[in-house]
Amino acid sequence: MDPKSELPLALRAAYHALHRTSDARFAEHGVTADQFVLLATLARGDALTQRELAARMPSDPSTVRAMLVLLEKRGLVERNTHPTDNRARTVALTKAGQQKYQQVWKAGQSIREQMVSSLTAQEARSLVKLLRQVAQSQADNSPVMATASTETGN
Amino acid sequence: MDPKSELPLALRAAYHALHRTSDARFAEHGVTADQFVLLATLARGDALTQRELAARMPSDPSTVRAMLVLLEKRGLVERNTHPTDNRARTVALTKAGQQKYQQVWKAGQSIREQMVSSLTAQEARSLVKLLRQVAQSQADNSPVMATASTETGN
DNA sequence: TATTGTTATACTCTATAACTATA
DNA sequence: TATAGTTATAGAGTATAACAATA
Repeated sequence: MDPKSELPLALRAAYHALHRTSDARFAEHGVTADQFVLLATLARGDALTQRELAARMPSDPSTVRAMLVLLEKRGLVERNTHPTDNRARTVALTKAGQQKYQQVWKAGQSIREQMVSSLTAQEARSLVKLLRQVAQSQADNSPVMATASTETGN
Repeated sequence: MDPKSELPLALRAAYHALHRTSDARFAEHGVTADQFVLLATLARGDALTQRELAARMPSDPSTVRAMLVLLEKRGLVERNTHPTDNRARTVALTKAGQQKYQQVWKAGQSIREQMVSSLTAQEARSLVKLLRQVAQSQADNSPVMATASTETGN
């Protein structure tokens, strides 16, 4: 009845449904849905540092590091010294990583098709926009940033 | 640009943002965001079996069982024999579980407020509807149900 | 001093498969 | 035969805190 109460659960249910079908589909390629997101993030922006990668996924730097260790062992990802900042390391897909990414992207094609097939073109565009607004609202909330003007009665 | 490509990542980003702010907010109450979903599911439907609970969350029965073991240890949940089916066990909140649920529900109030504050009332309603369509589309995909009419070129 | 990344550590969630007991 | 739940097991993701090296 009340969108305010239902939105969080609806968001969770939709994401979990996507996550599970993706994991199932990607399993035969040996990558998880989250690993695919990491690969996809690397595929679109090159030579990111680990922190940049974490920020874009989005995820936690130490979580990303754990994932990178796994992917590096399997030769899908490589980490090199940063050209100008010796603290940092750049992360990039290896040749094998690029191939794997394209493979899994194709494997996920029908999942994405199925997803938008339940929507009109306009609904799909609208949904993406609304999801971004929601994500942004949480990002504004998440940092230390005390409860400023967000106090509510009830 | 292309909603079909962006929708999965936008959905993930929005959910993760919500999940992280929720975990952070609920931490002082000693429950995770996922545990809260379980408590909330029990709070609205009484005397569910474990399978019903898993189906509604939604989640995997064995995942739910692991969560129940944790929550039972802490006295928030109790499992009893099913009145008519001796295989099954009914799950319900204890008194302490009900209190905890209400506590955490209140703690999450401002998160939910913040979430809908980024949307008009109509957008919020629309978003819930679209998320359900998306979740449904994945549910149709998820079971064994081979690739029937979902084949696509590209 | 602040920042990047590493290390150590711990816990939750997730899921499969083999199994027991009951329907 | 099918279903509800348990057990054992494994791995992935998540995150915090202390630390080293560099900016």
